[in-house]
Amino acid sequence: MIQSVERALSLLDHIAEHPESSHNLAEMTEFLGVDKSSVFRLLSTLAKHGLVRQDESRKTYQLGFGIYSLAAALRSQVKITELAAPFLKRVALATKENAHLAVRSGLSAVFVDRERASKTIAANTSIGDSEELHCTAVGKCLVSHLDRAAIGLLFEGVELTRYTDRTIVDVEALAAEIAAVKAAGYAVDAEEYEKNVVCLAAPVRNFEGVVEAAIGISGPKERMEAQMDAFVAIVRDAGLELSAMLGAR
Amino acid sequence: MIQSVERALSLLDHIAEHPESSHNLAEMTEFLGVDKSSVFRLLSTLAKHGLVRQDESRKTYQLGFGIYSLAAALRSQVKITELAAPFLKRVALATKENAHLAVRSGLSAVFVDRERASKTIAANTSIGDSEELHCTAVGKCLVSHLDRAAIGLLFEGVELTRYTDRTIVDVEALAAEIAAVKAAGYAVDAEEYEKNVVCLAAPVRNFEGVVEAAIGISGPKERMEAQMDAFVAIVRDAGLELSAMLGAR
DNA sequence: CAATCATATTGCGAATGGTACAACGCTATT
DNA sequence: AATAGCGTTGTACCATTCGCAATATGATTG
Repeated sequence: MIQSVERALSLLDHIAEHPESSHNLAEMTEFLGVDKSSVFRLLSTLAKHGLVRQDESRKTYQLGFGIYSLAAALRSQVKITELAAPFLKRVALATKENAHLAVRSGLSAVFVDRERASKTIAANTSIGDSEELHCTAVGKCLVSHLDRAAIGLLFEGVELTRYTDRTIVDVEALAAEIAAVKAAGYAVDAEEYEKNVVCLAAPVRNFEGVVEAAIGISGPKERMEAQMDAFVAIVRDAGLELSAMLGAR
Repeated sequence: MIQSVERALSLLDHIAEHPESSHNLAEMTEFLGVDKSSVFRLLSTLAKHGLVRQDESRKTYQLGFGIYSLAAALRSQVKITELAAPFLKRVALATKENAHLAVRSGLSAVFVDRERASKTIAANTSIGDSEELHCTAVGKCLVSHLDRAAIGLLFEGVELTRYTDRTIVDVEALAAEIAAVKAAGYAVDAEEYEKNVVCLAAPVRNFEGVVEAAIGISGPKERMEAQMDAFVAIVRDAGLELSAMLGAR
């Protein structure tokens, strides 16, 4: 771990996570807790590579468009999205709900692709959005290949945020739920993150049995519950077929 | 400019720009020209923040999904109108016609910004106005990333209103026209909405290749047709440059 | 199955490069 | 005009990073 790189990336994350505050040099210095000259040089270096840009009046720093270039490169290099695209389309078409593909990044589920359904009222997630693992269907899928010990290690010392009265906030209960997901081959988020929103997801496993991604849908409680059985079949089949393409048995 | 940050970001750029070669530690070391232990630590730091990830077998490094999170944050922080403003000005100045920026909302193209040219006789659209997709240049641009099936779905059961004898009212013909727009990289509305008014527009694509907006001009038939070739170049270049800022390639 | 090779990872002393401090410049505000 | 608040640049010291070498891991060979 290289300290100055660590600091530079922290600055980047800080800007990304706090769109509300105006990020001038003083504010960034306050955040990092080192001298402003160091912060200035860190930001200059980031700016040189287009990851941040300073307002023309030099007063505030914002995220830079170089990020888009990286995102475009990432998109073209990652193969799982290409593989999954037809499945997403199929799921979205069959369920008439928005379908999405997520991968895990640390303790987050990051959405890497999505397919819109025609419905006007629908859950709206964008590529790049990330959600927590413990309260989402895709999140639970993404850790469903881990054993009890690994789950414990992953969530060790992590506070599971409560979002609704159904959110699982106890690691022990979460581990049990994940075991159930593993056995069933799919996961449900029944208003555990947002009231009136129900999600359904299935894991995508590679040849090693490791969950590489999760494919899921989400929508209003009534629509989802009314056809739950049919939807489970659709989503789980998509996950299984996609897994098969990655060599899973 | 801080050396280690500089090096870390160079590694990131290198991975992004060379999808073909397999980026193992040796290759990255060769590229940077410093000791492999340093490269290892730089990559580890990048990996900790999700900007790169190492293949499960630890052999190769790829771009990480944390990039998507940054891209999502950037997208939510940047308003397209701010970005587009200088381009609108440039286009209006170069063509001496009114320039406007439109985004799609359902089956409408909504004008979100405009730049007036000096001409007294000119098409007059205001911010907030909306026009139909099938009979306007910006409208055709805004759906030019969709494939034939999506076009069909979008206009399914929709009556395409005839405004002039040149208005395209057949979905089949419209789909062909949109395919032509996609290929050409710009769209023309030759009196398809209003007699004697010609419009010209180019799509603005993001890093996903999705058309987020359209930039266009409109004016009286004679002025527009007299300089059509030059105008096409001006508008299309503006669209391409703006797209590049959003990470399109 | 041992041996060898190729690769990634870790420990550690040396010195480079980053940091803090201070000085400077710029703009706005009184 | 003076002051204050910010960003930017110069510099010397010393913490951090670097390169070297040792170790670990895993693949390939005879």
